[in-house]
Amino acid sequence: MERKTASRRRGDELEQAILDAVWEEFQAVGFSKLTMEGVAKRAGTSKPVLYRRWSSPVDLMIACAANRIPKAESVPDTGSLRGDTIALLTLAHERMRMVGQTAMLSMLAQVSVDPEARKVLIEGIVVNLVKALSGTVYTRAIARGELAGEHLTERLTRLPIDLMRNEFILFGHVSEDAIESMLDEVILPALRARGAKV
Amino acid sequence: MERKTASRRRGDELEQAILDAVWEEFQAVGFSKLTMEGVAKRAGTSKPVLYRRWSSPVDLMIACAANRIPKAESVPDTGSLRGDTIALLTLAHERMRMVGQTAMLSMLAQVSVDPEARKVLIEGIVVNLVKALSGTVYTRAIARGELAGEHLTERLTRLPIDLMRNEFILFGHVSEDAIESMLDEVILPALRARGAKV
DNA sequence: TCCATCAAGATACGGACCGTATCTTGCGGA
DNA sequence: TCCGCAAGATACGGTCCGTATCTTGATGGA
Repeated sequence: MERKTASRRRGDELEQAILDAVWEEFQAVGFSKLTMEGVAKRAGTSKPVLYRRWSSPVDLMIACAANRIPKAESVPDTGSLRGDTIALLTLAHERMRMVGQTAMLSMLAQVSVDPEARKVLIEGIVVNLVKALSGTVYTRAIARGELAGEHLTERLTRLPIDLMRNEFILFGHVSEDAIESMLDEVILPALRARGAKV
Repeated sequence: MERKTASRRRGDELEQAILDAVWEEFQAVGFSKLTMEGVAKRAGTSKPVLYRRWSSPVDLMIACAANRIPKAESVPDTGSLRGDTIALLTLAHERMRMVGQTAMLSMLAQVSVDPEARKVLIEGIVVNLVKALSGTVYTRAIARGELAGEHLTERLTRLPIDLMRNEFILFGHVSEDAIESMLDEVILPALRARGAKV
């Protein structure tokens, strides 16, 4: 409620202001204490305005996350599949840390009882992340001749981010060592078995 | 409150009755509507009795899950590493379905803000599951000569259940095809790279 | 320029559940 | 037999939910 006499916001301007407020509130009080009332207050608006758009704090958080995720981002080209995959895992890790373990789990928990929200989250974020990140890395490796494209399955494409997500969800952090073990003990052997020359 | 005139329960008897009630309530209303009040009512007791032992519905659910998980269970010996691993994944899947996607995610979310509960859940359930199930399978495979024990890392031991958990958490169900792709595209290649003869 | 419309924003409400304090009552041990 | 202790009942203030109602400001069309 900072805007006593300021002008009344509408449409996208309002919506963006609310989603920004969600993020601030999330950073300030954490996900478990993220309430509609708190967000409304911080955004200088009221609950009904929020409820006209989203149906719960988790819904709000999902929209906020979708809003903040960079639309497209690329993994740096390090010259090799191994280097690129490390970069891929590191980037994915950063993305996850931005959201945080608790928020990620809460969003997933919510989504598990709401097929509609599931589409938004899973397809809108998870799948996109995989496509944008893993996609680049593998396309490049195929161009280099390190990888035979026709043997790349969906499972293998998802694998790096799946392993990272699992680790992050369980422990809340992922060490350098963990990344290396995923890479050298699982990902690369699995790729080699499908014809990767690395 | 069915026990109007029945005798007053104490100690372990009471505790077990409460944990049973948690499970019934969970089955009846789902995890998101599992409240202390509801459980107390169903168990024929009252909130303070619950709060003397557990601090929240999630805490209750974690205790209930730990209570219901069979202490030791074994993977059937199918004669081969591949068959055993399928059995392992299937069994892990059944365990997860018993708890359910939502409850599992909610428990993990809770644990992520409570280091004390984390110990109970992660070490008491996750790690035990890995040790009990994967342990058996790998020990057997080593005895058969299919696997070189000294090359087995912690990551590889965890791998099957990690993959299964990730799949279950994302989609809430795991198909036969999914199990096979985990096995043939990831797990077995990773094991072969460490000297498995399969 | 003025007005009709519509959403923003304020306020209030019943309800669910939380977490705790207080009290009584039955059980079990000494 | 009686004492101590925990079970169980009840009540309370508090927070947040989700909605209904009302006022007010912005916008677009005549």
